[in-house]
Amino acid sequence: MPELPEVEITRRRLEPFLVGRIVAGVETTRDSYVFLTRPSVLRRRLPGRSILSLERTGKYLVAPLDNGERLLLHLGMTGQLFAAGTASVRLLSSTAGAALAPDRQTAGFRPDAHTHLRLRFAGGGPEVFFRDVRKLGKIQLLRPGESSPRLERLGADALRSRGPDLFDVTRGRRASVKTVLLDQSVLAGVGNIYADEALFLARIRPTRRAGRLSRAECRRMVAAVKRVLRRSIETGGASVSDPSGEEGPPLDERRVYGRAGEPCRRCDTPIRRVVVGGRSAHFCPRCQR
DNA sequence: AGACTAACCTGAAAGC
DNA sequence: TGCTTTCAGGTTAGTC
Repeated sequence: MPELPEVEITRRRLEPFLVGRIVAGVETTRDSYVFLTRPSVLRRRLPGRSILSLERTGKYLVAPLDNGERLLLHLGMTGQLFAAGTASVRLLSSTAGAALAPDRQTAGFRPDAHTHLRLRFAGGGPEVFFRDVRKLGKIQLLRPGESSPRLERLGADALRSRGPDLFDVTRGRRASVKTVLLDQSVLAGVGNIYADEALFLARIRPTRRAGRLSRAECRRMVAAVKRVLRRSIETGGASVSDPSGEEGPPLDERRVYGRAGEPCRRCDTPIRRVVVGGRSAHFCPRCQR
């Protein structure tokens, strides 16, 4: 489940394989839910273009091209982006249980039915693949100057800016604080897992009405979000987000997500799971008020 | 406007 | 054993 840290790690790993390279060949699957731009258009327009940079806003990756177009990518739930040479494979996304598993790094990647985009580059070298089993990810090619409602709707990136004043933003809002954290137009990049983890750090119960948070709680909340996200990037992005806990050292830093019934790491009280805004929310009933 | 729900997608896991 | 149901979640669109 890629959230901001996984997307940022993917960005960093992919950057050297994309930036400065000229697209020589494009393969896609047939048109489907992942394509906001028809695959035939991608196959026609991408070859010949060089990639200027790879940027991230929230959970989106944006690659500006030399003709002013922009390639927009979103990993959705199960999306993976990685580069692969001919002999061995380096998985470059930490999502969906694919990345960091050593046995898979050498498995040799063969594009399958879920591999929706394959980019070859001039001069050879590693190719770049976009794979997404559940097709909740997105691929879009924006024309020069074309705006994207998806991008423009986004609020401040959860890591980069000082962010909105959460206290001001939440006044009068009856929705839960958890719902507001997941609202990408308020703060871009936080998903279900890190929202729960940040709420635990801030000691705020996810069901609390956002409009009732004090100034101090809002400050704590924003600080906790940043801390959780930064920490996850430092440790490789997989330890917190992978519910199986099988990947990425340290083994498991999750405090609450996916730990319903297990003892709180602070006070031993069993972690509870409730549904908030249609999403699962995990919290310690004693530590979080 | 804000809040809630359904829909998109598919594989794993639970239920029968 | 094998079939059916449920669940997971990021995001948008539609409804109230």
